[in-house]
Amino acid sequence: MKLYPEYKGLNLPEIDKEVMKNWEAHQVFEKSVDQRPDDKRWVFYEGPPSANGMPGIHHVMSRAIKDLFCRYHTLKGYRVERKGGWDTHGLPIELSVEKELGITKDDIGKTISIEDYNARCKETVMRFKAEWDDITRKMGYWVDLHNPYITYENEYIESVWFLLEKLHDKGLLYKGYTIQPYSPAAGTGLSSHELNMPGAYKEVKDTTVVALFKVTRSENAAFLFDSDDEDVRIAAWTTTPWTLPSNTALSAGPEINYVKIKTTNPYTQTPVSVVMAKDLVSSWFGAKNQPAVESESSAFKGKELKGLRYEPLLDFGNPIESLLGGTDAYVVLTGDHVTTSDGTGIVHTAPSFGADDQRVAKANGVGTLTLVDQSGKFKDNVGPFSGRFVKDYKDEAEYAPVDIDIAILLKTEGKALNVQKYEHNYPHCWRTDKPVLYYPMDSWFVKTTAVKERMIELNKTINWKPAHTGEKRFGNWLENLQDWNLSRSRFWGVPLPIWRTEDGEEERCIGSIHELTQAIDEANEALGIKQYVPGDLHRPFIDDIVLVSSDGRPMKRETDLIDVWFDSGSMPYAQWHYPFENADVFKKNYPADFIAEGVDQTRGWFFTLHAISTMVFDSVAYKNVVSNGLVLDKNGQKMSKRLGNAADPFKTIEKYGADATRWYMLSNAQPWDNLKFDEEGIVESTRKLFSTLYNTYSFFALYANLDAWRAGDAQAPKVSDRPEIDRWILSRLHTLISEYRSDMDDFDVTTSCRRIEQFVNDHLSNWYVRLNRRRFWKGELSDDKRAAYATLYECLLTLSQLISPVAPFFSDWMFQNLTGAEDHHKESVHLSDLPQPNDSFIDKALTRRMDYAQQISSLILSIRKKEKLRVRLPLRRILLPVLNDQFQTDVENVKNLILSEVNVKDIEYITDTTGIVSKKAKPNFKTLGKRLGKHMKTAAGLIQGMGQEAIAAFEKSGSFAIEIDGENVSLDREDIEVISEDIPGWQVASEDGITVALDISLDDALISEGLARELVNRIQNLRKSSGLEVTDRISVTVEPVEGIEKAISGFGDYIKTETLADALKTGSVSPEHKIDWLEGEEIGIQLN
RNA sequence: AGUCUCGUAGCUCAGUUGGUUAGAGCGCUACACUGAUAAUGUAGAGGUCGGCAGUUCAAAUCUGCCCGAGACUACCA
Repeated sequence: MKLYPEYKGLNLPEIDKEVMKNWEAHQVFEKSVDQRPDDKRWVFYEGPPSANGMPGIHHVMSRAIKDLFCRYHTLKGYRVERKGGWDTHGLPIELSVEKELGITKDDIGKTISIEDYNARCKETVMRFKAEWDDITRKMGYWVDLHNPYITYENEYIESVWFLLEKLHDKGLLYKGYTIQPYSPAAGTGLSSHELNMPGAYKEVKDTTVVALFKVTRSENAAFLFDSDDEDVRIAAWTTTPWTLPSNTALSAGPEINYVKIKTTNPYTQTPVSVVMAKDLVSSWFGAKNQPAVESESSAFKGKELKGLRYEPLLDFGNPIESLLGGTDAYVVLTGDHVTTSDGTGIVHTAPSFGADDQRVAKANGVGTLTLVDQSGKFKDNVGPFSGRFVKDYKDEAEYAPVDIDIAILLKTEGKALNVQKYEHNYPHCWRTDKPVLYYPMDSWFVKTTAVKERMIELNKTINWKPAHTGEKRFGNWLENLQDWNLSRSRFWGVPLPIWRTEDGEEERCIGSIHELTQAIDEANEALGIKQYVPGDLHRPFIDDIVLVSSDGRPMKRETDLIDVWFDSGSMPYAQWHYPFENADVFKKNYPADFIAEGVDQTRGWFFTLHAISTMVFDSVAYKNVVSNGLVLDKNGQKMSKRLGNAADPFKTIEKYGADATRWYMLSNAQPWDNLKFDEEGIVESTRKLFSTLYNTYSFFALYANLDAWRAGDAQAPKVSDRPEIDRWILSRLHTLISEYRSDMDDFDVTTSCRRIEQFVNDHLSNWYVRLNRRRFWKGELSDDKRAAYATLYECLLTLSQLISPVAPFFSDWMFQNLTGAEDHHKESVHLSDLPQPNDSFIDKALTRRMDYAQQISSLILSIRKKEKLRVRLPLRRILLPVLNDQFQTDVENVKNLILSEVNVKDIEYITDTTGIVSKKAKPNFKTLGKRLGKHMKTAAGLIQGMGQEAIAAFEKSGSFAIEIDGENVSLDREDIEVISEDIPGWQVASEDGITVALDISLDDALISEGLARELVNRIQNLRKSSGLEVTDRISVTVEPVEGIEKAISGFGDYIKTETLADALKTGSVSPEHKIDWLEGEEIGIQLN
């Protein structure tokens, strides 16, 4: 039986399936968690995905990141539990249900009951759960899907209520009347998170109007009037003409300079005087198609305009609505929000439809007009515009923009100075794509501003990857924090557990089912009704519950739901149903050591976790956070179903395997940079890493099986007794382990991956294995061979561990192959312990020596190439100028490697190089630059111009004097580097200060040996092509072309040993056995 | 509009505290090597380090402005 399985080829997708079977059969994931101690935890929080859409390739990216750091810490011995979760509430689900049922928000509660509607939502939300579970398995993401937290479950909701009650108790929950972004099409207010969804702000072309507000004569307005009948008007620009009927004030900047322009109204051709900011006059006057400035008054400050009265612009006889008691209207105010960057320096103020407007109106006792209803239509008291949608909210076939009709009316009445189209950014509802209105709404808020400073402070203790996302992006967001608008006027979500009396005087926040039960009992008794705690805490059941106030009045629930982001931000507590159950479990798992999501979650989940944790527990919720960038297509375009450039994660994994996909995604670029996803890159990862490792393993397995060599071989020499090259690769390996650990501890997986690739390709495969091949296949199981096996085995086994976080399948496959024959083998690499670097194996001098060997070999090969001397042709000697003793000692240690690599007989050192080697002097800019400053250039010229004698003298004395600006400067050894450049009369190559020469003279012996090697090569090729086993013995007949007789007589034994030939003779060979020989000739070789 | 990140070879990316011939891999061309080979070696082509100015003896690296990309923030009417 073979100790190490051998394979016909590498098939990564097949390996995935095999390994997955093993994991499931032996419950490897569960064991990998359970075998680690309870008191050494590394806590991970899973950001819950929503299963109402298909998983995309970007999910593979973010989940690969989560998975790999969890696996890495598991390997390090931590207990890393990963409780899965599902995000189940929210507007996207409601909207998709509305769409399927062909209903709108208005129909809910009318044509369909809330109960049926919510039942439908609950059904829809897990629609793609099977696909999600499937991709989770196939990509190798280890997460506990058997006991996930689900945000719609009563237990989860109860925990959320607990948190809300805490906030309520701390006075951090309040009801306010504010101007909120509102989507008439979706029928709901939008949170700032939603407004910040990608693509919410769109470039739109709107009709803009500079409206003219007629100033009423009064004592303090007198300075504006040159005569009694002068028509003085204040110009205000707006991009939302539909708000003009609701205008109740104008705002000016107190310190801005204004002027009055006499001109002619361009639409009515009547004389008019226009007031606007001085700096903006040129924007509206004087150019082509603009009215001319007939005269300009001297400038006056905005504060002089304060308190002036004007006539309503469009008066439909509506009474002014009170705002905090204020009912004043049609008055000029001043405010700092007014600027002169565009418009006229006067802001049209409609307090119902703008946050700034409302603020300044409130402060000045000005009332408001709300002439638009919640469906986005004018109310029926707006004259000719009554009942019309202010924007095209219903996709009406013949929608006529009301803005244009308002503009026309203003033009004809002489109330417009300018009407034009204007392109600007305006927020849109992220689901309906319709423009948002700013609308006065009753809302519940979380007073996050009250804990702003603490949140900033705590944020500084969080380790963000990359750092700037935390410091800048998240930090700036916290600096400008607004209160969190918590209310959602929807149906499918966590109900706000607040009951109020009708007048709002008394309110009660319920924090648990137990508390609700008591409150219901009280109410039942006081009000003489019969009601029970509903079995489902959702609407509509909870809506029916009536509680009782302290003075015996009924209290009804506030009908709002809460923002779904509060749901997911509650997961550290609610996933355990804390504090009602699992208080101990919660304590052990809070806060998290690690979370990871896309950078788009900065203001989403990252924020809500942080906010709730700060407010309720005065702690961070997570200590380390990795935020990854977007996954774009290979041209850097955003992936979208519409463009058809979205990569299908199922197909990708099916074709290339999960490991190559994961490895590519993480090694190609830092995860926080955007990834330009290109399948070619996966192919490259497969070739560079997985194929190479596979080949290296296959090589090992082939010979280890032949020799029946077992891992743990007690007779293998100690590392310190192994050959130089074994100690070298082990030194490299342990350096790699050490660097790997520090990179991974710093969450820098990309650097880790790249280091591993370099080790596998450059050091292990292309140097160690290549140079050591014959040690593995030649002769009996000697000590040297044992050393080679043990060394290569350790490299492969360690690599299987190092790559296992990123490539969980292939690594396990290789690990199983390597350890399957061991008596106490582990069921998986994921149950093993990550090795510690052994410092005694790390030898810097050895690394340096090997670098010399590689460099010298490379130089010799380039000379051979230039001289057209095949490597099989042995050459006599290498000449190597030695500039210091250390160099010679180093090279001497690796001499045999060099000689066999380049097929040369000997190295000769030239120690007294004077007169033989021509040299060059190089200035050391680093040391000299600081000392010489601006004389550096002159000095550099002098040093580079040093002749051979000057260099020789410098080498002897160690100092070189130059004269700069009449001053003598003495340079020493550290200032000038001497390198060898050429050896006149020899074939040389030189690089980085090392020069080598090659003796290319030949004699008969060398030529014969070269031919013998050629012959070995041809015979080996024939063996392989004729399908002989590596152990089969043969006899050979060779056609005696020129030189062959001599080669066989001189090197017959060598040829026979190399090719496992019992007999070797010359003789005639039939034509079908002819093969290519040197320089276009042919030779006949026959094997028997 | 503001803030942040970024711009290096055809492509994907490295490039330490500024130091003088700017690197790697892929791809391309040619020639080799190969009893692990969808691998490898050697050589070649390919760069005004986004642009302009400045600081400095010295700038891919530091500063300013501009151009371009992306993300975030924003109802400045």
